[in-house]
Amino acid sequence: MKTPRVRFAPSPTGNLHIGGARTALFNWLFARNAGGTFLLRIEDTDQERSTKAFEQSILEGMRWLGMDWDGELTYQSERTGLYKEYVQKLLDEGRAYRCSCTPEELEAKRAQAMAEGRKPKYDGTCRNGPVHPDRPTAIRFRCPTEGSTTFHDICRGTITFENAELDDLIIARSDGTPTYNLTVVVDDVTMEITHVIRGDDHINNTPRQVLLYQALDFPVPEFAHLPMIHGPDKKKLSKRHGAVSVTEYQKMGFLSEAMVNYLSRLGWSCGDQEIFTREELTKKFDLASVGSAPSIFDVEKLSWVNSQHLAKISDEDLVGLVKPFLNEIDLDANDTAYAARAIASERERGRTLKELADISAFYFREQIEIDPNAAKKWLKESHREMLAELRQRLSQLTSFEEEPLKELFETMMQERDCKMLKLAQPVRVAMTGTTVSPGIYEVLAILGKERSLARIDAALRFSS
RNA sequence: GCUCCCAUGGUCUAGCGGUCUAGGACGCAGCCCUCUCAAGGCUGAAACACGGGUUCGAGUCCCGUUGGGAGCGCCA
Repeated sequence: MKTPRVRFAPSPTGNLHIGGARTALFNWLFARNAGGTFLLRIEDTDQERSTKAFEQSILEGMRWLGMDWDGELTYQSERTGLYKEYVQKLLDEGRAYRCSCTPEELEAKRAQAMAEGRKPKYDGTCRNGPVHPDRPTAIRFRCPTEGSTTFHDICRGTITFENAELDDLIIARSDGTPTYNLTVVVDDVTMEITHVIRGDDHINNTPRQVLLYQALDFPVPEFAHLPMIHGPDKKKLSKRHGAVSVTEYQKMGFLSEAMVNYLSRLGWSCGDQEIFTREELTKKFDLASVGSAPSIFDVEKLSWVNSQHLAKISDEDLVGLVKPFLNEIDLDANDTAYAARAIASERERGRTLKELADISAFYFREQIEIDPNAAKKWLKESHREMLAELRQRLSQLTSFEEEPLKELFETMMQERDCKMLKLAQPVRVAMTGTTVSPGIYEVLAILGKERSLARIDAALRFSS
């Protein structure tokens, strides 16, 4: 096999979404696995909808996911001359012809064909020359009407279309600009792409493109059509399924590596392995073992994968990762040592960076808010009396570390013949405002004596 | 409507003719651990869409049916 040269070719008409990211990822993994080349091409021929902002956003998504590309970006908008050359060539050789039908006429014919239960193909009105030569003309590729077109797909084997099912597609608009099917072919050939890896929504375009390759006397590349990613309703993933752009997942606190890991497992697997580092993926990825059935995007599993990657991060690195999310809720984590300890104590309890920030927030607030329901249950009169005594004892403690705290609690429980639950919960509510937190000794030790005592005081004053 | 693609538990998947009384993972339920919640450990419920072939033998091959998806633009 030739050294692979692949490309990801987004059109800058939206952000990098989950499906696009997966397509990009499989291209990237395939290239990196084989020591090949991964190129990026911006398909910006739709002047109406393409923006620089979307382009930047897509590149940002690529960088976040760690998919580096080789060489410079290719812009279709800068290659119109090239496309025109090939359109002219097809025209000169009689493989293409001018068509004067208007979009309105075409639309009407399509509607009628659909209504009559026929496939809405172009009827060939201008095949023998434009019927209205005075009008501006688009250019159509002359498709064979007989025979069939076959191509090989790495994921699915051989796929065949009857040429009679195809029609004469427009390769250049009446304003002279080229259209998608022509530009992809010209670009993929001139960029020397060896493997075209894309979503399987392109399978239907492929025979037309193969015909163009042949008409232009170009070698046909290998194809690999990836199964779609659907929403829970099994429909193509879209906005109404919630977050679809990868940056939204970044904002939700997912790790780049977890995202890559999860996405890679949609349509691909490697034995029973679930958790992969980026490096492992590039080593183990194999296009031939990509399946062909569509899959459903499942945030639950993504969250689990994320938690698995989170677990591998050191306490020190984790602070840096969580910090922006604390800042997001107006908390600062400038005391890095304190923050590291605080976040480490919660690390098993949060599946995303954002969750981690949220549940660690009580460590960083000047004053915590006490949940009325928690207070109702755990700050009753008897609890307050106990808290007051505990406060008294704590104030005399010289070392506020876990061991001495534990001894203190045990002594008190013994003396009062009281269960841990009844002592720990009121303290927990006082420290965190809720009934859920890391171990109570740990929480006290991290907060430290001063803050702990102040919070007990606040809890004793609390009335709902 | 037509064409193409797809079909293993709710979800991601293993399985490439016998080792499948179908394996793993997420999620779910229960139990253990336990100061709460997690994490962790154990256990459990849960699938080869259906019908025909081929074969000594089919989740695995072929054909239908059904169901789902995608495409059918002077969008990409």
